[in-house]
Amino acid sequence: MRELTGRQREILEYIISCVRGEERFPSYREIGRRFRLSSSATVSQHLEALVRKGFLEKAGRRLMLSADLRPARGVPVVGRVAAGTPITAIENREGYVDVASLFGDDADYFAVCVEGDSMADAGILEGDYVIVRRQDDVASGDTVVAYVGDEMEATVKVFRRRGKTIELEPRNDAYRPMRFGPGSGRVRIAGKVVGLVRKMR
Amino acid sequence: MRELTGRQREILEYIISCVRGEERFPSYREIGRRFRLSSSATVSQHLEALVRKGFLEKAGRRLMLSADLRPARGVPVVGRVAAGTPITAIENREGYVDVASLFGDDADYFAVCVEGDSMADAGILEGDYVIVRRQDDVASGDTVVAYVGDEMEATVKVFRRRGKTIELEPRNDAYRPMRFGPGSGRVRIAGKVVGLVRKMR
DNA sequence: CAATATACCAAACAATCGTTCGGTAGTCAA
DNA sequence: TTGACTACCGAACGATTGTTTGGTATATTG
Repeated sequence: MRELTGRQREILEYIISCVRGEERFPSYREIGRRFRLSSSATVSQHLEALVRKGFLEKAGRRLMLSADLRPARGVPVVGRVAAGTPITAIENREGYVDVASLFGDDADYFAVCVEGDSMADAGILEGDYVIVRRQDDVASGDTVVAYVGDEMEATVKVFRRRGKTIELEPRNDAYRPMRFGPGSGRVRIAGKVVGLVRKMR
Repeated sequence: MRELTGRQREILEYIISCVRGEERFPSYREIGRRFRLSSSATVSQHLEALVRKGFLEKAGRRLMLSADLRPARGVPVVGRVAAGTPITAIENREGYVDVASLFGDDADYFAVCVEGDSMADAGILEGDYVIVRRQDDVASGDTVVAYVGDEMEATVKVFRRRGKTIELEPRNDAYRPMRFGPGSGRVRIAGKVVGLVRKMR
């Protein structure tokens, strides 16, 4: 993928903002209006260059952003930084971080806010949102969300199967594992923890 | 908002799937082809009904999905679980976790993939994506992304100002803080860490 | 120097766009 | 029976689309 000229970068940036904002590709004349280009031929030329360099793709007559520029709507991931060029330059983008594209927006996923610090050693802190995939059968060693006790309170723990009993193991030396014998029925596995989102201030 | 007929629902569903998949509104003829309607006038009639009933909106000649139909990305956050009701029931939803809505999809935010475990005690692990807000001046104690050394390598550290020198402090006892005197010029603050996204398998 | 690339223009092209008009046919309630 | 609504048709409309042709000007490079 070759380098972009200044003008090409401007135009590409405008297209990306359009696709993000209005969820559609701007027309040639629209782009021309934005940059005071009275001829759509000029725009055509610029877009041709962007296709040639791999930033745009053509499906019939229709243009699209290339896959790695396509907004999963989220935050751009930047990679290594060439000295001098701005960090957020398009050339450095490796993709997007986004909960929906990372995990899927099916009904099979949901999030729970973490209470307590019993999983601190696994990098799961109080206030974090844990992304959970619904499933009943989890493997020993999986981090899971379980509902325990009469109150069916939600907890994040590591799941362990020890013969006929199961164990919910914290990741913090200050806490003890919970054990559930057969038929105690006080535990229900909600799903497996597949991700985490944290907001800091 | 009135009820939909069967045909109208079919067409609306097709439009929604188009907007989700290809991220653009299908043309009248395209819709016609899908449902074996040889006249674009028929499609026009159906879409008119969908606008009248509030499912589509018109901006000039252009049609859009109405706001509440627009693909809600993200994963639902579920709260406390009343015994018996399914966890993912709509009634339990407290909102959505989504990078874009949590942090904003401006150009002011970007993400970097974390290398190394120097911030493990702060719950920032190798492979995590750190969400960064661009800013030059950060406060002492902020977690920041900085580019250091001749290679301008990216690091996540806690920023400390000690008189005329600044310190980049790890959160792992196995590592030592980096110190930068005045004018050493080997460090550039990229921005403040405001969030984190982790994908586990 | 010639060659190549960028960056624009005006004008015209066929294709496609959304829209409109007039007409057919079936269903359902007043 | 008469409207009103749904569900379609073919044909044509003016507007907009992406594209092409042929041209000017500037900058960079071997």
